[in-house]
Amino acid sequence: MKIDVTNWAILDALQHNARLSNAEIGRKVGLSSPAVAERIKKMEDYGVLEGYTANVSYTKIGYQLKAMITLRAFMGRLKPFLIKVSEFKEVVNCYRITGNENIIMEVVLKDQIHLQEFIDRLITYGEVKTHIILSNLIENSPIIDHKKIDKTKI
Amino acid sequence: MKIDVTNWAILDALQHNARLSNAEIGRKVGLSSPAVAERIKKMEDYGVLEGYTANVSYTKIGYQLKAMITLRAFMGRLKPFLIKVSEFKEVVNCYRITGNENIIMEVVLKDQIHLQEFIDRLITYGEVKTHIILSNLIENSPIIDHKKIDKTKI
DNA sequence: AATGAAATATACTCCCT
DNA sequence: AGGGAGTATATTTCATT
Repeated sequence: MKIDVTNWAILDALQHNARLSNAEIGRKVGLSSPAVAERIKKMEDYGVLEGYTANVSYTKIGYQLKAMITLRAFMGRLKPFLIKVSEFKEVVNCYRITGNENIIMEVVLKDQIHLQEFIDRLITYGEVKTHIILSNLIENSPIIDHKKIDKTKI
Repeated sequence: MKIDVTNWAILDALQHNARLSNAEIGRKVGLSSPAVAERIKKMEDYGVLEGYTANVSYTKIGYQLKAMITLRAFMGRLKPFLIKVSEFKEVVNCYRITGNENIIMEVVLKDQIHLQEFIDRLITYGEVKTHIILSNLIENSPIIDHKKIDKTKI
């Protein structure tokens, strides 16, 4: 699918505020509201726009700790973990990765006791390494046009 | 701020589709549209709702590779990196972490050449470890009510 | 804190270009 | 692929409980 300058502008607007009305987006990009609706629908249909999510503050709802946890699965324990992980509600993101570890997870936790309990659940599946997140330098940075990326190179 | 059952239902709806109208959310949670608007505004003001983002497919817009990259900064090179990292448009998420490494980044890249170029930019700041992401097992899992989390423990 | 009603704004559908 | 018109729906404000 070809993403022209107008669609990049729409993607940019939606990545900054997904709850903008089509009319508001139209004003930003110089299009009528039906035209915006049509372009958004096409990008949804092509899978360019996968969905729209609200960013909820972890700390404001009682999760004081965030951690990146890696797992190096024991022999025969990766598959059981892959089945089980979807039940771990603390896991916000979970990726299969190359390298010494098989899995990396981004996890939200209420406190140290919660962290300890969570690690206890993991250690039956493999070797666990825990990295507490101290601060977020970049969070969900919007994706922009390729050409803009090229310009930032050295 | 107290988040009651109704607000949890609103947060759940918005995390699944942030572009739902207030009226549609109201139908889900059993509230009128002005009541929904008022509750959302309060949660925004208290910082519980931090924003609304569109999820754009990396692969569909030409980024074939995703990686988790860690950095163990050389002496005196962490600060320069922290200043520079916001210019790296490939970095979607970046965290300061505890442990042997100082930084972990989630990065999107066009191809292997792009990955190589990106690593070249990083190695002036410290020791780099690259983990290619093979698949996403859990992505941006919505945060739900504490009580629901407690039920999943064991 | 929620509802219902009135005014404004937006979305949706259809037709035209 | 986008604009414009008409209809349905949604948002916003305000009064009321």
